[in-house]
Amino acid sequence: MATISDVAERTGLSKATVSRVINNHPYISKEKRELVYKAMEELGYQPNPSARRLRGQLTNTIGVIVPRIVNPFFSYLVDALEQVAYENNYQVLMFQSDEKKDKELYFLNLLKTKQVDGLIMTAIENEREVIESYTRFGPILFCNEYLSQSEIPVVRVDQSKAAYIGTKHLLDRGYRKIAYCTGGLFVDDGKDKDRNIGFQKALNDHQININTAWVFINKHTIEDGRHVMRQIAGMNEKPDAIFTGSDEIAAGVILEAKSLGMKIPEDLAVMGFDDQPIAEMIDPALTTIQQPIKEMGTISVDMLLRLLKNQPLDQKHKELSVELVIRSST
Amino acid sequence: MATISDVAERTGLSKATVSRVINNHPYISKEKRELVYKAMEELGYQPNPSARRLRGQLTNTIGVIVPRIVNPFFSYLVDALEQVAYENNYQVLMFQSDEKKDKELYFLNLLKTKQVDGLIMTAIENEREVIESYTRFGPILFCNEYLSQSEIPVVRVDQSKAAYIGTKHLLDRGYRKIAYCTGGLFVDDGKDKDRNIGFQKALNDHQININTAWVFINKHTIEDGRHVMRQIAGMNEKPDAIFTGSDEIAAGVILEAKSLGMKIPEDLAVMGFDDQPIAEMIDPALTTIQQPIKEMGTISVDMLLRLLKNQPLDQKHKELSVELVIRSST
DNA sequence: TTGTTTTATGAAATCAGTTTCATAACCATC
DNA sequence: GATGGTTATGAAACTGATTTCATAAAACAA
Repeated sequence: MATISDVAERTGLSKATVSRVINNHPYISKEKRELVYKAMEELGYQPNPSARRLRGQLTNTIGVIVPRIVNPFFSYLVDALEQVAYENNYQVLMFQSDEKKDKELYFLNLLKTKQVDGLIMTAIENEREVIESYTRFGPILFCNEYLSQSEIPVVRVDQSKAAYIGTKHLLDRGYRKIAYCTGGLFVDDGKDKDRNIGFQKALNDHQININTAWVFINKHTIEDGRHVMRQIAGMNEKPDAIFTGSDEIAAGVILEAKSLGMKIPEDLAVMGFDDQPIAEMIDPALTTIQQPIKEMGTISVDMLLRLLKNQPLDQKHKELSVELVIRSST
Repeated sequence: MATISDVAERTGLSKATVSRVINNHPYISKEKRELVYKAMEELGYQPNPSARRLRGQLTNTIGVIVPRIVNPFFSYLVDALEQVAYENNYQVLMFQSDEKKDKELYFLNLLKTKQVDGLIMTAIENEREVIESYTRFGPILFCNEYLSQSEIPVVRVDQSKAAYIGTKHLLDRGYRKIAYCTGGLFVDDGKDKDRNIGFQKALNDHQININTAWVFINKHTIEDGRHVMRQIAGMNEKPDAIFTGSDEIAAGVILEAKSLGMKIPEDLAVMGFDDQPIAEMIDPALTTIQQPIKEMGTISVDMLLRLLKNQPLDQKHKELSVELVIRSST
């Protein structure tokens, strides 16, 4: 591997001058500049990122933490983030938290040890204070998930409205006994709380109380959905509709319902969330809430790059809108 | 950020001794060792990876390149790779090639500039010579995709057998007019060629010739599948079965067939590949070929770590077996 | 008691860049 | 002709670790 000294030697210049050429400093004669470019080309020289980082330079890497990449919502989100990052000459270091605090901490330390310039967090496991303590090492951005009391910038969709229009749709169709499925364990903050609020508001509009037996927490996967359906099947008083936290849960509910001989939506209307490819694929096709994933990714990277360049943000809290996609499951 | 000098100062020792403690060198008194640990703890000290890398140390990062992360096969593979890597104290730098040569080159350069210790390539865009020229910067491993003439180690499934048992299954069910769908553009090497061979062999066993009108190349997505189905629908002589390159293509075929009023498998038997979650989800459920993704990931990381530690490999070419999963689409 | 290992530690070099400080030539201004 | 700003470049310091070389004390052998 050629080093900057090799380039300096070949051109008869000093390392300092070569470095200036590389970094586009002013006051370099055109003549020397071209000499350096030529030598770099000939030697196949590429600056060593570790050495640059050591001098406090940027790494041109942003970290993205997701709960699980196999969840299509997040793989599409990472896809979008990576595309935009690449266009801006940034790499993405992807990391799964697996919903574990220690993995998230390991990840946050990448910022501390300057392995990434900034972080995009699409999941939050640790306490607010812990995460905020890392902001002194570099910019952090919440994407999708967030903490309401935090000063950390956020890009997210209006989850409360999303849940509201979803639930309202079920109510408009005449369903009154609505079950509710959420991903959160403790729904005391962030997107799950917002969804809760939207759901409650819609019910309140119709003077309906939530039946706590019909509330399922910490559900994420297809298997979780199947499990929920089995629980419902075993109930004396069954709901006539279910609002789920993701298309995957909804798909699980439908699959299990079918194997139990139930009809969707006649016996149970099912509402998804995300509008993943499976929403169209499953029979009956899922009514669901479409999230602007590509847009979230684009805006998130843009905002983070702004923070990295110390440019001002027009808003610290960017809220995107969602759309109801009506298909056959409701 | 605390540095090694801070730790040295606090303990009254030299940087050299502190470094020795960190790296478990011999000949350190228990007393000093504990002193250093205590100081590191108190200062929240963490070694700066850039500085370590600069001294030629390993980065504890492996790079993984995939064509597209939104393809569930690859998101499951990356998931597996990341899990195993994390258990071994390694991070994963994930990268999408988007099937573009220049993105792949950019990625290969991460190895050259020592940003990753080794690479796992699950897609190959550039010529053999190009990729092999990078092996002098660090170990490269092919996972899933590969080049037959190359010296680069490979972890893959027996694609030829996979296609053979899949096609044989169709033949056993009595289908004789079998269409074929592949991902490759030029099927002249690697996994697509192997599948080809397996497909041909199965047909040869029954003295059937391939109808080239029924061969579709460069197909990957659900949309591609729909497109294929539309093409088939427009044919005078239609196939009675189709062997596809992924469950997604198969799902697209089924969805489009249904919307065209065709019955699966009566009008067209559909064979998937991968056994993704959607295989179970779609109606009719897909007959498909299950790939041992988790195992591929585990073995790949193990092999790469061996290469990194200069340990010998028991085999340079690890081949895993696949299984036929029979459901209702055939 | 002397000589040789073994154990334990530190000073300084090293990795490959960037940045500070110094300097010199050139041009303009008073 | 002295002063001052702009342009252009290099020597050396610096980033934060690891490693080599040197050295001294302790342990062991002759």
